[in-house]
Amino acid sequence: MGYWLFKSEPSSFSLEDLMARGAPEPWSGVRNFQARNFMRAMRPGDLGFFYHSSCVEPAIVGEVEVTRAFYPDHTARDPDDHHYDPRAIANPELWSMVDVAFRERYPVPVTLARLKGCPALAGMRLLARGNRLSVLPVTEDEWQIIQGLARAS
DNA sequence: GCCAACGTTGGC
DNA sequence: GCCAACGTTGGC
Repeated sequence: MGYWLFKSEPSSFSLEDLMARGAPEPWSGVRNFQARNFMRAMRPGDLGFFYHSSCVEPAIVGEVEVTRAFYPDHTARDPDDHHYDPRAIANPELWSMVDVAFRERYPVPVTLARLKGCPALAGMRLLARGNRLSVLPVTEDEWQIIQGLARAS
């Protein structure tokens, strides 16, 4: 089983939005090759943290589950879409997405400050200098530790 | 709003 | 293949 972290600005799409949807949602709009390749490595049943970025209190706010392996991100071929990429017209497979379903919303979010303050998470990719990827792998150890933090809140 | 960090682009 | 310029991300 794989563990991941999905990053989103809550002003555009939040965990609450996903929860309200009540159904799996495509994680579309990723236009970075590293992040795309991480999604291509995902399998149904994999779990992910949902991270709110660029907001008052950046934090892991809950969990999602990958419900569908990668398939073409059709929004790349939509000229009206904010993430339109003309290269995808000739190459529909260029960009990929997976489906994610709501799993859990933590009663108390695990804030970025809290993650940074946890020595055992020093190697976490989310905390790496200059990290900007919207999809990241999480190790099983990190997964367990952060779940522990969420429960200890 | 600032700025550091990074990926991508394009000229050469 | 190098590298400067540019756009974007994201914490603060």
